[in-house]
Amino acid sequence: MSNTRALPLLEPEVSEAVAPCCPPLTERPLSAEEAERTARMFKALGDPVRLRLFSLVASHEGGEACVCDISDVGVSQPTVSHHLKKLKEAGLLSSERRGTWVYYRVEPSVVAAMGQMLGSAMS
Amino acid sequence: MSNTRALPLLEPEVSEAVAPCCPPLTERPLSAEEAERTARMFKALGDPVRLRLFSLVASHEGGEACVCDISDVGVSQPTVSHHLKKLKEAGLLSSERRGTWVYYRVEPSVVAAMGQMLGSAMS
DNA sequence: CATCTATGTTGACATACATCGAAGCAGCGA
DNA sequence: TCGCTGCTTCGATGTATGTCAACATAGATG
Repeated sequence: MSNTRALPLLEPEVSEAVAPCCPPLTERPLSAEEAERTARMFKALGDPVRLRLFSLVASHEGGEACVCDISDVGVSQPTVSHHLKKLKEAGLLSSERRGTWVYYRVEPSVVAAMGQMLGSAMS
Repeated sequence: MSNTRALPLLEPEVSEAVAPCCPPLTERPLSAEEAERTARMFKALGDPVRLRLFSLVASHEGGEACVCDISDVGVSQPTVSHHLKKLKEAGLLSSERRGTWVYYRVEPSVVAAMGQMLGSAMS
């Protein structure tokens, strides 16, 4: 139902997600659209495997990690690739191919935006 | 999949959700168990309806809201109840019956913990 | 060009989840 | 006591999602 005829899922990495997404959750009720957009980011971290992948990249040296560094999250390689794609689509990670390997890195502004929505949530 | 060699942890279900769950995501890779537990909280906010419900409660006067205050999120009332239950199970909300109405309120420590996992890299 | 390694994509499948209507409970008031 | 209102639970259903094996693609290397 509702909407999303031409949902621009094509290139979210450009800017969209980084932008001033939403106010703190305690400030005012989110609109349907705000919730839709924000939920996509939280949902990306709502899977144990993705959460491990994300923290693996985030905590890796230089804030980036090669896929080859990831091999012990308990799922097959295609599944890893699938989850990394999801994290990228959510705007939380960006990827870059350097020769043979592909490196993923955290998108700090997006993570910070999520933190802001939660961080001042104690009134 | 089985590791769990003599982890000296207490019963997880008793007080699990509120406790200092995990370090910032940038500090070190999360373990499987940490990820499992944390993902449950993020997943709870990974649905647009739940996100609206949560921000509605969080932004409501006094940090709590009656279910009767919620009627315009676009889903039926049983569905609202279902989502509130999910949020409660994730430890993000608590509920209390006062006479005819049931009031939901934000659990600040849990939300703060989530914020710390994301936002400790910035002020 | 042939081939090997590193990632990504596709198709299939089982499970989880969001949603609704209907029924069940709990207070309140007549 | 009866009925009314607010909220939760139940059963059913369609859709989304996580997972894997098999295949496809991109660079490097011989």
